[in-house]
Amino acid sequence: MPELPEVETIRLQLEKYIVGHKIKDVDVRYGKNFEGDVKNVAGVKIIAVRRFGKALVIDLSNNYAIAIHVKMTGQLLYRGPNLRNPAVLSKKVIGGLEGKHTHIIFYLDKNGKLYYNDIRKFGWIKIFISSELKIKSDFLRKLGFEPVVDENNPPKNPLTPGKFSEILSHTKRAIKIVLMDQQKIAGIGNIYANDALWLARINPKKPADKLNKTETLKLYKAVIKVLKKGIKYKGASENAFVTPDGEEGKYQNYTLVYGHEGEPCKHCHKAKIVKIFLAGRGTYFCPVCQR
DNA sequence: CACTTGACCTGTCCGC
DNA sequence: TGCGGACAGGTCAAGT
Repeated sequence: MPELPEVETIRLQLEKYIVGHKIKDVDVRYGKNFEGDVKNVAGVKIIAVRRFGKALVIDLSNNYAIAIHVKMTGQLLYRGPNLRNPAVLSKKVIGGLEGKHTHIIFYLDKNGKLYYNDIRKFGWIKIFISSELKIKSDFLRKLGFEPVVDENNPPKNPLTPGKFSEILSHTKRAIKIVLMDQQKIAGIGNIYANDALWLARINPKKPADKLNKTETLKLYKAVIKVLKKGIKYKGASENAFVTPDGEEGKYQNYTLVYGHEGEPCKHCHKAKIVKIFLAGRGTYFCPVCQR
């Protein structure tokens, strides 16, 4: 669900809504997936919101940082000043803003609030000293290269065509599994992996080291393209994803193969999209175009 | 090392 | 209408 485009959508809105504001207090209602001392973030100003793969980092003025991973069903919701349309709240916010799935509430200055809801409770929120983010967080430390989705604001470790090619050449694993390996490439999940492979006309089961130069470059471009398209449509709300302003993304209406089992392929218009399970994950592809 | 399966959780949907 | 079971995907840990 939340993959790079969804998390980037969250980041862009949080940047607009909460940067420059102070955290007054934090209410931890369900603490299992919360780590850290609230005292280190109370009364402190938010200076930036960054994204690393599918994780978010909220930087604070006292050199602490809040790292967040929403996993499958985590939702970050903002209410307060500057909200575009305060009346709008998607039905996908199950239980509402302060319901039984609301586990953490950040109270901000000027009566702003940032809610963390999570139906399945897979997500986590952890407080770190900024300089120790990549030391203390296994997830952040091991994260792979970042696909470049904003040329104006490139990551420090960009996924270049050369890096991409190198990653693929070193493994026989199915290409789709490699695309989704966060320790190799950061941010790609099931929806965008399926769509990128279809766009590049490559079979998801093909061993990564068997892709030739042309296929590799084609896939590289397809990956960047679907991720950018996902950001453009503010992510996919097929399941639980909503944006901080409480609205749904639209990418679910523009998926290429994901969720299109039994429908005609949009390339050849003849074959029907097939669904298989690859490493336990729903995998969609065209058996004719993606050999 | 590669790869698979199960665990973490709960809501939704489908078939009986 | 209710009930059981499959399914949804992100990551980690354990097992083969």
